[in-house]
Amino acid sequence: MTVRVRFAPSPTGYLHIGSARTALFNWLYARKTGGKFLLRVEDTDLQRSTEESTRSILEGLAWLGIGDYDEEIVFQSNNADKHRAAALRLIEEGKAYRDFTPKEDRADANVKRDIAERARAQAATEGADHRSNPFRDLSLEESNGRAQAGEPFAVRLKVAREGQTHFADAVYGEQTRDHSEIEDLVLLRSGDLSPLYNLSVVADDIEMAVTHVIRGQDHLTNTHKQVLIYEALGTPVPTFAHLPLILAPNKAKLSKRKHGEVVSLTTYRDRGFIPAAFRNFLALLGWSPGDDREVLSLEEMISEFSLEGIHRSNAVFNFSESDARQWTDQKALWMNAEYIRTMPLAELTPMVRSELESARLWKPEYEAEERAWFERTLELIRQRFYTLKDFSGQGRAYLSDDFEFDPQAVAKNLKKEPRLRGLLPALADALEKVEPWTAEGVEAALRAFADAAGVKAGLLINSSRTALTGQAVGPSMFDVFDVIGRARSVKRLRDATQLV
RNA sequence: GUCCCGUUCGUCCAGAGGCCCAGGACACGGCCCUUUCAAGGCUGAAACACGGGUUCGAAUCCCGUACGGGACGCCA
Repeated sequence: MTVRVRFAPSPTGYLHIGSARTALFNWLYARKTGGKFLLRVEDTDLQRSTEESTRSILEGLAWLGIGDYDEEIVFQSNNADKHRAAALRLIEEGKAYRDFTPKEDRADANVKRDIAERARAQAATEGADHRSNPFRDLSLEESNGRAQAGEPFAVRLKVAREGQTHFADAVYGEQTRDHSEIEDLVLLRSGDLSPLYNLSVVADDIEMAVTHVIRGQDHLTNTHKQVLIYEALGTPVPTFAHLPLILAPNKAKLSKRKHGEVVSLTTYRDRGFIPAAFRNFLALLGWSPGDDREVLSLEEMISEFSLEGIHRSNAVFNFSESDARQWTDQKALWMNAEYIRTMPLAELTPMVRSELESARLWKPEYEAEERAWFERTLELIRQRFYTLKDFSGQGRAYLSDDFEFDPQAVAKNLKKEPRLRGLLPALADALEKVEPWTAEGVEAALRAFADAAGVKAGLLINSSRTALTGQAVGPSMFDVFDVIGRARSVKRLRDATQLV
């Protein structure tokens, strides 16, 4: 039997990194097993679902490199009629019943608290059970009659009084739940008879012939309800594999409302992440290949991936809301830097190009006559960059004459030594005559100049760095001279005199 | 409240009875390299939640406690 998995987001906002990880694990499992990776948009909540959100989710998947789903996208809202028909059929079969209890409106804001309170209250009531609905045992004739008379009703699944449901979770193991713990869940809303989540998921998974349901652990206990629906529908249940949750540093569920943009996948794209790096980081949250490897290629991830390698304990996504340098998990940042400095330059270049384009630093020559120079420059500067943004930020002085001087660098490397006012132009004169203009040639000339002037080479090296790049830190200075070139180097040395 | 799940360095992971006085990575400290900052090399500090069992032997198995998380909706 070929494996068929699906990623089923509800389009009510951007793609959450937890959802992105769920998608990734589904994708990896499909690719690993030679199965199909399907996509289903769960847009049954018409109030909150937007096309914009659907688009952003698709973009996010594509960005991560897992947008190659194998069949047409299924929009759950298109299947509402089928889901309704299935529920109505269950009434005929005596597996579900009409509940004529008037609908009670719930304020969305405090639902979670209300539910807990209601559960407490019910537990306190003597002899109360989930099977006490007065309409549960109404005869089919009477039920049909009242429905035909136009009385509004919801449809509930008739859960057996005795017994329990079982399923073997591929991650969490054997799961058992007493029927007494499960209420007669609503399948169809009263009024418009629109299908509810649990019914829709099961019906669609059946229709899409999904064999493995891989999703967040927040669905673990509700899975029993779904198992009951599968049984009522007379269909074998798929394999379930629940994933541990990704928590915020305070161990609460990572949420959009409380934690902001750090949970949005698009943030990482917008802040200069390499898709492969972020994907690599995400894969290691809740899963590991079983050894000490940290950097894994996509091929390695696919070949090593297994449901057995998934953990049971939640992972904390570590970041700080008060420290800008730790705006996201440090390991994600490190992973990104690792990719930036080690990935094939040919793969990095297009990403740098689009970053430079949006910063108006890109020149067509970089792909034509200046291509060799451009690549040499990227090779040099990428060694200490963390995100793509650094190419237009710290990398600016290499690509444009319009760059800023870091005041601290100026204070430390230029203002401290008044003699530089004379030394810098003199060094510029000396360098003007260097042949050939290479890192070695410049180094020899600069050291000779320092000796002759009776100053340490370090003084000239550090002041040159600031004069040429505006910064106090950077690559080996002789490589910087090389890449910035004779004309610009000489000019910047002379111009820097004003800053001394 | 009820049910379910979990608990190895600050964080992410390795560990499936002796290889572990617990290993790797990020972050942090030191040293080396060095013109700076990184990278790299070496190195330091840093954890098996607690209590009982089982066993010749437990981070690993069992029980309990504590703590954390999740679910319980005519949301998805």
